[in-house]
Amino acid sequence: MMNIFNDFRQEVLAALEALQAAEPRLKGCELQAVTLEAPREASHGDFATNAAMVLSKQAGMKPREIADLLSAALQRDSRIEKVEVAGPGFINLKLTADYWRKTLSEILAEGERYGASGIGAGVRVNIEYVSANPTGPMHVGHTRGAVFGDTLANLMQRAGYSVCREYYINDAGGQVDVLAQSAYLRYREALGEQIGEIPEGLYPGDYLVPVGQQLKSEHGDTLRGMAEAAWLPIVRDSALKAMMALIREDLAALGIRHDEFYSERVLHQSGAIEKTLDFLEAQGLIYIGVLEPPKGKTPDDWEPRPQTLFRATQFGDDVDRALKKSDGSWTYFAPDIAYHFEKFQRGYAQMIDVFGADHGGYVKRMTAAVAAVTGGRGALDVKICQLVRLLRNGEQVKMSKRSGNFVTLREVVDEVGRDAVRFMMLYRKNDAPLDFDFAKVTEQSKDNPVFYVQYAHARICSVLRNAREVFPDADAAEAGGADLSPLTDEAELALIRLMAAWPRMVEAAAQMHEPHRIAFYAHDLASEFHALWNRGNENPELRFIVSGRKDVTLARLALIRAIKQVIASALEILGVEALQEMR
RNA sequence: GUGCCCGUAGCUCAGCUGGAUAGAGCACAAGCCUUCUAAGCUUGGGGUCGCAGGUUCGAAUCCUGCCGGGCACGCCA
Repeated sequence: MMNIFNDFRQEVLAALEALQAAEPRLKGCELQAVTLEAPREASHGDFATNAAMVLSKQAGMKPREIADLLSAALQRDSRIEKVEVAGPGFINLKLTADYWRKTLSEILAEGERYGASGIGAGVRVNIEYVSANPTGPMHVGHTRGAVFGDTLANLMQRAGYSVCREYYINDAGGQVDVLAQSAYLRYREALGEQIGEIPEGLYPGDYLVPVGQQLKSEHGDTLRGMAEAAWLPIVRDSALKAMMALIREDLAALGIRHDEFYSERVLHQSGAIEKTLDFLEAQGLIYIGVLEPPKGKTPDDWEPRPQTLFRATQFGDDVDRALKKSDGSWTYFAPDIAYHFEKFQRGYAQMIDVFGADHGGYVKRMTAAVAAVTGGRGALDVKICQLVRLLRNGEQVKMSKRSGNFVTLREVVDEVGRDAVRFMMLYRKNDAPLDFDFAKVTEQSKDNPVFYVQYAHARICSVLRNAREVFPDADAAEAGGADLSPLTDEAELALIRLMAAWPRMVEAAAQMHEPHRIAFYAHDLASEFHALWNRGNENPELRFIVSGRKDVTLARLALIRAIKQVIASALEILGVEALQEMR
């Protein structure tokens, strides 16, 4: 798996090690901080290393002195055309055009695998996302986290991690009883009763109507005579099953699938919660105590009360956290600790939870719990997805949860399409709020980044089709590996450089858990391609297909084929289709 | 009151886990279509990176304190 940044960094390190043998002052210097990166300014060359500046202090040498030694050594590499020392001590490397052309053929040779990385080393990672309450269809608020989690999973898989995509079903709390009661009402309705207005506190959505009808066809009117304690479990299980089916359909509409659906109810029944708390208890991390009231804003019904607490403060949280409600049942937190403990025992030392913005206050206690339960050997990274603001004609779409009048995920996907939803949800960093404008995301123009990127891919496909007309044997000739020497234009080489950065982009995005970088990269690459295309408008010599010049054409086709491949690769991570044609 | 996140061009936001003269899109101004799909491209103006200190060769990036905005704040999930 190629990654030229790694290759050349190794080159620099090797040169430094050789120098260490010859130059006593460099001996024993830590090389960890030596980096190799692409300078912002193109005139500074292809790569720059900070080695001289970083080592200067340790070695007690002037940066310039180290830089001169190092650049002399690097000069001997035939791939490097020019080495120069600049600024405060940067060593700038310019690679030969030949090397870049060779890089292009390697990119093509790697094909779809290009950009994949082994950096994850097969490490098992568990990513929990969506985990919407199974009380109804998904609404837009869930969309961002769903897309984020799914794309992060794609990304980390591409980077060599062994990923489990997990959904935590909150099927044990009070809201599923409410769900059951709401479904029971629909059941009575199905039996012909007049139920009137759905009472306050129950779920009014008509998605429960089919559940009521199914209960009727399965149970006739037998449930009607039962006491609530008897029918509730039956209705609840049935409704839960229906809601999860609904949610899976919604997820499928977005191209999202999970490997594992983990039931909170099962956690309760298995005794895992007690076991986890025993485990913590044995370490003295659980005690009975009374919490201080929250400062500033005391709840009306506050009264000091002894409760079962977890010593979250020992792991960086602000206060110790309650595990039991006053009625003796578990808080949400207790099973969640057990759940993460269980994930760890399943072999996932790396865990990622994708939460909505309103769960920000939950992060510290959860990471504290993971630290406690894994003895510091497991790590939890919580990614918070900020709110999505829906806009229609520039005006915010108002949603009211109470009336059940919220915009569902399905409505959005049906209106603008899966690709647009997915791309737009990722075209912003997860912790920044996001505006989603219906008009904009369906617009077919460069203002719409989804279309902009897809269009670049489609345009390339179009050129390749046209090329077959002009040179019927183009594919065959190219399959053997086109002669790339006609690629001499600076813009063409710049595109190769950008593609050369792709594997590094994947690695960085995966390690940082930041899938939005892939969307931005795809947009950048598309942009460079469109620019190159347009030069052919002004000067026909610079078109990809030059009818009299087969050699030039084949070389350029190789270039755009590589661009197509990398765009497709990025879109695949994003879960967006790479279109062949957009007419 | 406390914690977390955010503050970068008129607007919406990137900024490669500390690098050189801080970028893109929108908007504004001026250009490019007998086309490989103009669904695109080129050029231009526009900035005390919220403020003040600190860390170091070097800070939009890291630390501290303020200012401003969002979210959360014993038993909901």
